[in-house]
Amino acid sequence: MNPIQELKNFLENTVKDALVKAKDEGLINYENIPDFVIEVPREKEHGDFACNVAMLLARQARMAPRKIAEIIVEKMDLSKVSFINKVEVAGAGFINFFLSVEWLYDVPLLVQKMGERYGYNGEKGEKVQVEFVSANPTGNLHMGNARGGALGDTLANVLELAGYKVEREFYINDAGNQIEIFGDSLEARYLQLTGHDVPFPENGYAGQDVVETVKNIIVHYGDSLLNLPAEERRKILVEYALNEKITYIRRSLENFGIVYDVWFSEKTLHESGKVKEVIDYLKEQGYVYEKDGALWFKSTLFGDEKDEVVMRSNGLPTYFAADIAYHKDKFERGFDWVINIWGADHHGHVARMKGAMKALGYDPDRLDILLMQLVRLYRGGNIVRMSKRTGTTVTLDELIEEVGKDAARFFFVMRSPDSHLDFDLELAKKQSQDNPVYYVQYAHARICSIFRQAETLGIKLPPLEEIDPKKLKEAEELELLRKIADFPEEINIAARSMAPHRIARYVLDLAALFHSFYNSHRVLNHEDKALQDARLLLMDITRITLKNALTVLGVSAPEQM
RNA sequence: GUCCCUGUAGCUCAGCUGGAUAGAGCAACGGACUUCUAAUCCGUAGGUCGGGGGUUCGAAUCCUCCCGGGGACGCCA
Repeated sequence: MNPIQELKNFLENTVKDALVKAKDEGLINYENIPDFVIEVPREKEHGDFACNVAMLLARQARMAPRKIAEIIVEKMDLSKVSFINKVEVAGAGFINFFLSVEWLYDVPLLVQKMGERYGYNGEKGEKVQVEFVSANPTGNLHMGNARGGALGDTLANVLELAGYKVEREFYINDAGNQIEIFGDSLEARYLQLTGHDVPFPENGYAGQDVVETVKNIIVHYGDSLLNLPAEERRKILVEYALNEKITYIRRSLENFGIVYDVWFSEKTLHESGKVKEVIDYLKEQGYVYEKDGALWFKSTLFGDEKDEVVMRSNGLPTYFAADIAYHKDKFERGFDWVINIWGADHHGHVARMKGAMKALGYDPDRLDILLMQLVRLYRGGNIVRMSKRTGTTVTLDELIEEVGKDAARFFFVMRSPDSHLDFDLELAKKQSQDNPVYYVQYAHARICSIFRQAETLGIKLPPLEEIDPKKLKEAEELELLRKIADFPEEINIAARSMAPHRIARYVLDLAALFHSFYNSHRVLNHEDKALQDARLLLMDITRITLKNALTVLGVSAPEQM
């Protein structure tokens, strides 16, 4: 399922066997084999794969690296395989492997057999949860949420292909202080819109969207809520508004190609007593102490800069307390790996969250928090503040409207989460024709066009067993095959390092190789029918791989442009 | 002040756990369409990898100090 990894594994074992043999014969002296790599060299002259073990072993073995490399090469048993053309020692002591192109001719079979599953690495047997966006349900989705959504969903797709069992989760912050403020704002708007002269709370949600929500409430309830006790009225207002907001958020994210498995309510953690439970537990374990009437978690025990309040002096738990209970719940649900995507402004919470997990007896390494740097929004060179309260923010819906889902998702995922992202809407619109996403989609559409053209000529892609892939000998053809073969391993690396942007890079590279091939060789109308068939096959597996990679990114693969 | 991210070609950014001669797109310049979509391709030019020191056989990558940019430091979430 992953040809590159199979080759790497084979070469790694071959080198290890040679080392053991050399030791047995007293040629190289060492205690244990260091962690070496089989990697793809940058320079083609250095072969298809290179191994650095000789340099790493030099000190331990007290031998020159090149000498070690030569002994390894001599002791390597390659009699069972035919695809290795040459092995040489080069540079400081690299062992370079030169492969014949034979192995590439097995790639089409694999891709065709797996079809839309090509890229899948096989069941890893581990459950992973990705929690992302988790925007406050008191407002619209902004650019930061959009970036988090694109990143989280793509990462989840990558993990799935890498072989994990993945669940996507949205944590609904439907409790706490912000909900109180939200309630105050709704109350004020309701009273105002029913003809009462009341002031709007100073730090309330002043956005137009809150007004709209209250108008809907009035359509629904009229002014009947005025007769209710304030407490009860407030409850109805908040419940209605949250429901409306969450429905809206869910729909926006679906328009962005994101569908969650679980929507987890913070409120349920309070209602079920789980928040109190976890605080009590930490207290029993001596991780919580009282100071100034509040309860503090000793996060400094776990490398944090300062302790953190879990229970305020007014007796209410903090967001952090709920978050501890939430993450405990995640692990209790049996996830082997828990990934959160947070904005960089939350970086201060990482240490204490991991500390809390340790205090609860969970391995903090099973919790990964992927921090993404914030998005700054520009319009025509002027910065747009992303304040939820003023209502001047550009929403996810507006973004999709302006630049399109495909371009938006590709744009956000193209960059490493670590990079600060300046997003100028004017520029994005102006450059939408040059956007790299079109370059990739165009490659896919072009291939589809070849097949449409073939059909009108009465040409069909024959079954695989009637095609001889060895007809593919041109450099552009072989490079394309090689790139296609890389896809599963790219998925693997992207999953392991939580780097979904690698897939954006990959698909750009793949498209470039296709365009390059397309411009120098013809597929159809070739006098050599066997070559035409082989090229049709190459086009077919290129199309499959392009589409699979685009699907991972949440970008569509149009058949026509 | 402490902590996180960041500084690579004119601009926007890649560079997998340290590997051999640092890459791509845009912009610039010069070429390629009677032939499967020119939203494409080919070529040229463009670099003290912010700076100093260190570790290493080997550093854009790791450590340290300094300089610049962004962000966080609340009994908010």
